[in-house]
Amino acid sequence: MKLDITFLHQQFGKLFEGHLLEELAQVGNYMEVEEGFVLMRPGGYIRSVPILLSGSVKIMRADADGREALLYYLGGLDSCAMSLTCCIDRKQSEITAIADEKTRLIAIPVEKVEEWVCKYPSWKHFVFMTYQKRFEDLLGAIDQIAFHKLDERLLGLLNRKMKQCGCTTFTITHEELGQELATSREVTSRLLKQLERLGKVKLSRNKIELLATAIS
Amino acid sequence: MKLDITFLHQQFGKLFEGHLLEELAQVGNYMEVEEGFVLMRPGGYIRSVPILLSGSVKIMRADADGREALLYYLGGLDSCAMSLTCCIDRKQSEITAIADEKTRLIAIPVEKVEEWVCKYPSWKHFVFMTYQKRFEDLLGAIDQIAFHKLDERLLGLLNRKMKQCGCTTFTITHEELGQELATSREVTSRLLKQLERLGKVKLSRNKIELLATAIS
DNA sequence: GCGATTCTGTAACATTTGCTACACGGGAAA
DNA sequence: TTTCCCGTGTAGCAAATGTTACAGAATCGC
Repeated sequence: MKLDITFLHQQFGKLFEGHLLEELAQVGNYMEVEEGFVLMRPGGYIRSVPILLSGSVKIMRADADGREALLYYLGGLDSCAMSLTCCIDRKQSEITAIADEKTRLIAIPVEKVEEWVCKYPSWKHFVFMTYQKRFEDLLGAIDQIAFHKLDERLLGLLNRKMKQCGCTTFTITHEELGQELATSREVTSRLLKQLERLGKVKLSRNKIELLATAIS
Repeated sequence: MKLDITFLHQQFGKLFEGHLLEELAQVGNYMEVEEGFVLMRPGGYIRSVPILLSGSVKIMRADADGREALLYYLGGLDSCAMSLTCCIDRKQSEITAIADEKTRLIAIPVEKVEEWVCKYPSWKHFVFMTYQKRFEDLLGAIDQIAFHKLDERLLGLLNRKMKQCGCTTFTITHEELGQELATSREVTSRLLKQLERLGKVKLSRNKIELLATAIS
């Protein structure tokens, strides 16, 4: 699909200036990916920087043994700073990026990112803002992992999911949740059951409902 | 002390172009701080971005209850991305920065950082490199906390300290080490004793020596 | 329907980490 | 010297998390 300038204006009108939108239309590559689509794997080379139009993408960190931990979500008009940092010397990715739902995005060739920083003040601002947000996200992830127990982290994770998707019911397995928390399925099940007994969630197969008492 | 252009050329000759060095000399503020000096506290406003000339600075994250965790060290000609991100809208610091030894640095007013990005390609490159390095550091911190047990993290921390200061003996208390690992003094003592029994370290009051078998 | 697969629940136990309490020793201060 | 504070060692128990093992329930493919 070719990028339409009117469409871009709807999306980015307030964020980006006109000339930048024109260039975006020229070089940007519109994509739609389904839930579960793997946008990036550790070791993969980064050729383009994504800007999300809708949907959400979860960014995970994997260790050598295949264990994983959720770092943060991308949503709204977010971009990924990890890919920004890779623009300089075409480094390999150190993270995994997976679409958490059906997601629409624009992919921008890496060489444009640096070029536009000086050409368009609005782009420079966008890049700096992106870095700042991602740093905050990473610090938040560290806070969770370093300072909170698993049950709190689990509740926190469900709350973040709620904010991300705007709904209180998630289609997800305990296994998957365990991965995002970097723990085992059994531990996750145990804690979820505990939360259910406390009236904070309602469990069924492939589904978790966050109840009002658990929302913060 | 006034900044001397010859001095700057010695330090940054290969990194920065001539005109940038001149501006650096004009607006940069040379500082020397002793070990333990607190460069930044959470909530503090960031008015300048530091570039280290020598020494090292440790960057810590504190939670609401006063617990802390080490994020990473600055050394060499490093700068702090946390302060870079704050340039846009004068945000408050979210981290603590403490000189880990006697440290010399140049403080650059935040308003110059963004201005120079477009003016000097070498500065743009420096800023992007800084972001990239700090991201890697934060990811490393997350790896440690999320995927490793305390004994491994302790050994890892001692190894990093060794690389940072270039020596194998550290003047540090168990209490302080515990803080950096976000755990208690007792646990740290226990693990250190365990490492001593394994012949990996040698302990004495206020002092820890990392033995050859523990260096990785 | 029926077997296979996936997801969940749970017990039992091991390991890791946190916390409390106290003893000891070195060295600084009086 | 004596006193006192700080840093360390360590026991003992509590809590949190990891691991193994297995059973039953839901769903899918045939």
